[in-house]
Amino acid sequence: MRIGALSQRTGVSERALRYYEEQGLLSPLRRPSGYREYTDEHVHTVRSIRTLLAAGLGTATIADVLPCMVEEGGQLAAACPDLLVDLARERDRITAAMNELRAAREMLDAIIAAPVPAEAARALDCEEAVGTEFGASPVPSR
Amino acid sequence: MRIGALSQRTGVSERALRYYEEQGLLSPLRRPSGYREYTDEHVHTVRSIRTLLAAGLGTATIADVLPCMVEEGGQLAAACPDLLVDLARERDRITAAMNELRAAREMLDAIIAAPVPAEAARALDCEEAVGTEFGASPVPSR
DNA sequence: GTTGACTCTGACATCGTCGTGAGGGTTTAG
DNA sequence: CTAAACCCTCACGACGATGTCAGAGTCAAC
Repeated sequence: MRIGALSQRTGVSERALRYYEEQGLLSPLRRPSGYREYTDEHVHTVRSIRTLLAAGLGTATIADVLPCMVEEGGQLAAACPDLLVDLARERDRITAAMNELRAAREMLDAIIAAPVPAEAARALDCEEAVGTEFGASPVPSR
Repeated sequence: MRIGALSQRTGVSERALRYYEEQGLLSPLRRPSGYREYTDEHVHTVRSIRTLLAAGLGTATIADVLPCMVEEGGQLAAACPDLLVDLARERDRITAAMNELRAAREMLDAIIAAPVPAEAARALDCEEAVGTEFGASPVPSR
């Protein structure tokens, strides 16, 4: 498939896909015309890339990680010790980030769930606020 | 206290502290000389700012949220409906981000924990990799 | 008063992940 | 064959939170 199709199937912009290639994360074949030709596997690869990017890994690290990923749920080989060290570090970073997110979410929850004192609402020139009880969807913070 | 002291006590750079003020997140008093004068409360405020920033909130949103935060564990007032909508949205975004982080971490864990096939290690010119079993500290996922 | 540490205000630089547009080929359906 | 839709390669811009530097006051201690 060509880049437009891959973009649609992954929800990732064409620009981003070209960027990933530029960074060595994707290596589609090229037609004589220069058009990129992707396979179904690239769809999975792109998904992995997005996940790792979202986790804060840089493209360089991802480039190191990707070759270790074979198949979907299939198994993958680890790599050089250096990479393992990096990965362990990333793992810890991610865990820390999750904790920060949790803290922030609790902070927001506290504010959202806080009873809106009528006076406070008035003091904040938000008369309509009182009784608008909607937010604070009690999603169990697990 | 002055900016240097606040910087030390919070671990946040002076540059960042000035930036927060520029964005309306902090309003220290000013000495006649122009020097900023912070209170102990600002220490807490800065911590809150960092937490929310780390969670991906923008300074503008944080500026809206901060006034709702009174005291440490004390209670806080909610605010305008608009803000509540924003906060709920942020909350969902944070939850989504946490899920992405979890997915990424599992991905990394799978790679880290993967048995290093001796052949793979050799194929990857990483002879030393075999037997380096360390990472993958089984931190209970939550 | 003098030194050294501290602070001030700009303003430009950085990082990574794209958005966007220009200028120009390629493919495909009619 | 032609138009529409697709794709190519530059290349500049943007964001957001900071780093960093310059030039210039201010504070504290001696």
